[in-house]
Amino acid sequence: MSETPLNESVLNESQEAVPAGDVRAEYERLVDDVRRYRFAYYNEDAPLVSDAEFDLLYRRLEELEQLHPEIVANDSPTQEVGGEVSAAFAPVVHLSRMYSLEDVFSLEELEAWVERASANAAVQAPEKGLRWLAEVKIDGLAVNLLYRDGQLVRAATRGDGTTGEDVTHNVLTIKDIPQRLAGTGWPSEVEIRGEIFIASQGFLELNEQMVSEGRAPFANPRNAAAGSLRQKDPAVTARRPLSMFVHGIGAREGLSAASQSEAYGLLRDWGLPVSPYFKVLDSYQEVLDFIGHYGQHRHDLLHEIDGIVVKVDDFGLQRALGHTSRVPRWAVAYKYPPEEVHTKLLDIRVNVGRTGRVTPYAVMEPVKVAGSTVEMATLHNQDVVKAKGVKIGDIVVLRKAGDVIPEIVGPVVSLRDAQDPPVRDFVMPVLCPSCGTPLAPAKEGDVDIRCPNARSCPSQLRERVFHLAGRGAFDVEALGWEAAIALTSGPGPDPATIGGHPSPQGPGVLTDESRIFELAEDYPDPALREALAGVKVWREKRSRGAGTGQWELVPYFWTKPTAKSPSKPSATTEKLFRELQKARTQPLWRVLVALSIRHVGPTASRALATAFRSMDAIRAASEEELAHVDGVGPTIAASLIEWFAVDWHVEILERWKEAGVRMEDEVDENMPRTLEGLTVVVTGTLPDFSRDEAKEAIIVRGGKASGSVSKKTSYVVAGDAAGSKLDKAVSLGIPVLDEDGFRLLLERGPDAVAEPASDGEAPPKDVEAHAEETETRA
DNA sequence: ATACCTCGAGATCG
DNA sequence: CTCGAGGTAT
Repeated sequence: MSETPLNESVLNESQEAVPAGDVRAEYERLVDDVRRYRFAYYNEDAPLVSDAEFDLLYRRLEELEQLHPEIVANDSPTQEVGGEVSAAFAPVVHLSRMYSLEDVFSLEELEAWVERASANAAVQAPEKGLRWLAEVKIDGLAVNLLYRDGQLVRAATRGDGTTGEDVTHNVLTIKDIPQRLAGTGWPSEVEIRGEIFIASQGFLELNEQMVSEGRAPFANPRNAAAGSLRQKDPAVTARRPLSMFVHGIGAREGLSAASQSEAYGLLRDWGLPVSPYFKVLDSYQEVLDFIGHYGQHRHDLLHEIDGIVVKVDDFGLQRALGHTSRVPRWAVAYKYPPEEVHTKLLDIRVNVGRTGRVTPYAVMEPVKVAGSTVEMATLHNQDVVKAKGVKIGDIVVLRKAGDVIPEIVGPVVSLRDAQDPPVRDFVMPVLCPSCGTPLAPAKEGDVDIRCPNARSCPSQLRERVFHLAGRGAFDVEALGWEAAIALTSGPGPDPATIGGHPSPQGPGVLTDESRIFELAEDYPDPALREALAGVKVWREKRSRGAGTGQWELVPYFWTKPTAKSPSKPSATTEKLFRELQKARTQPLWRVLVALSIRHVGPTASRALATAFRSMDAIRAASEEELAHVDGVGPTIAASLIEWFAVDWHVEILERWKEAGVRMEDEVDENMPRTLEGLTVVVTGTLPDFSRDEAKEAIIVRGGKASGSVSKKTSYVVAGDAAGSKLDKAVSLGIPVLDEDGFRLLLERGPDAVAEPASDGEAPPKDVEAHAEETETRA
């Protein structure tokens, strides 16, 4: 079991103070062991240790937690009841980011991608021959396995690539996945990425079983696998035929493999399941053959696939090619042509979005396509409707582009004349369907038509409230679509009188988003609270399970009063209050995203937050200063200026601030200000820092992160695929650091690396190497 | 855009 | 037990 004899460590701890690091290490080991043994005991009916041994470990864990309350993890096994793992679905930050893949939808696009990658590779490392690794793209869900000292300690979903959900309790039931790595040579800490899926055969059997149990069958293997992984009770998951193939490695240290294919060999040696469907290829023609082959046999494999992944095999080249903010430059996903079906276009309706844009969307006869039943598809704008040439009543061709979003390809014109009633043209409305304001393009010549009534158009307000609560903004759980409606509109007329569909109308409790945080628990405004208690929605009365056609008004946020208890905030509402309170300390970039400023999404918001650190600073900045920020161009700058010029927008900020929303990113007081007075430019791709993270790291340590190299630049940090900025640094004699040098600079300041440029000392060793590369390229 | 899981709340039933 | 709402997956 553990290398430290248990009794001895108990003695040590009770008698003398132990250095903090040792305690933490022991604590983490204990937590891992207890969790594992307990899991084996409860969920697999196969105890790994005797009860007495387990007891001893557990008591030691409790003792440690009592002696050092500060180290108690909130997912500690002592916080759990019985075999239930309370860490289930808890957020998990991946050690290294999980990127997605760039998709290409045709062989022409693939060829263009391959040519670009080849050219880049030739520039980066001309001495290396280019080999490809092609593999099938499994239609499942991505997971990240963390092995520490060979032991599976955590499994997480992909999430947004940075933070996923803890699904360890379910992943531990999957037979394909070893709980302990076999063989030797694995890094002490390594993240293994792969795809979890249900094999085609297993899916058929599972659905037969579901049906025989009188339960609805799953729509497709992918959803069945996703649902299985989201089970709370791992015993249910254990009965689902889940499999996995691994296809990548995240955070690692000291891995001996030099290529993707070599890594697959290692992974297999460690007992991890590697797909049988991959091949190392020497030419583009072979890649085409591979694609052709699996196109022919895509339904004969063990599992469903949705394309082919092509990777540069060599790890050195992968590193040299680097990645964009979203995807690696050394891999691509080719998607097979999507299945196309026919269905009837019943209607084209319009929706008014959070920025006022009016978007037409198609309502169709429900039809199965690519594993789900589709009845709606966006049509983007007037011009797209015209370009596709569809008319209401047409039979249309429908497919799922990129596997997710349904797309209308066009009408089946030959069937048009046979339609009854006859087809008719779609006409874009002239007045806002939500508030009646005349619609117009924001600027002359814009394709998009907008509703100019931004503040009080019910549709725009509802969409903004929904958006600001979303995962990409304030992340307020318990405030979803329905709650957004309930907050921003009245109940509308009795649905029974208008065809049986609720149609919320009229003003709601919120007339704009400025007072949303005043709903929070510690902000008692009797008037607002009363208004909230009075919010009602229509609900259909039902008896014996069936609808009655009769409707009643029921409170939405408060419970229905009964004889026993008066109306009070529902559990969900209490949660909403707590969530709102919590949301007030979100980082600045999320506040920016929440404001629904046109063109200001997560990327621009992060850039702005990193550059300015506070809302006041952003507001005070000139258009030119804003446009100067890396990642913020003239369009975004103009949009920001325009937004801040509107009184009720500024009032939102003032009210939020008053309600306790933190409008600036805190500077960590404990962070050593190692970079005080230095200007650092980061160029190229660093293996373990995104561009934003690198900037962030510089700024929190008192440095200035600049986008361009000049005489004033103290250091240039050059990653892979660094370009002209590196050349300029070399020509100006500015010290150039690689990632290791950068880390050293962050930790210990300029003395640890070399003198900054102005001192004209000998440059660090790295510079020579990079300078050579630079010349090779030029 | 849809499928599927979890949870709370109210209906249903012994 | 059933339903609606919210959240996450692709």
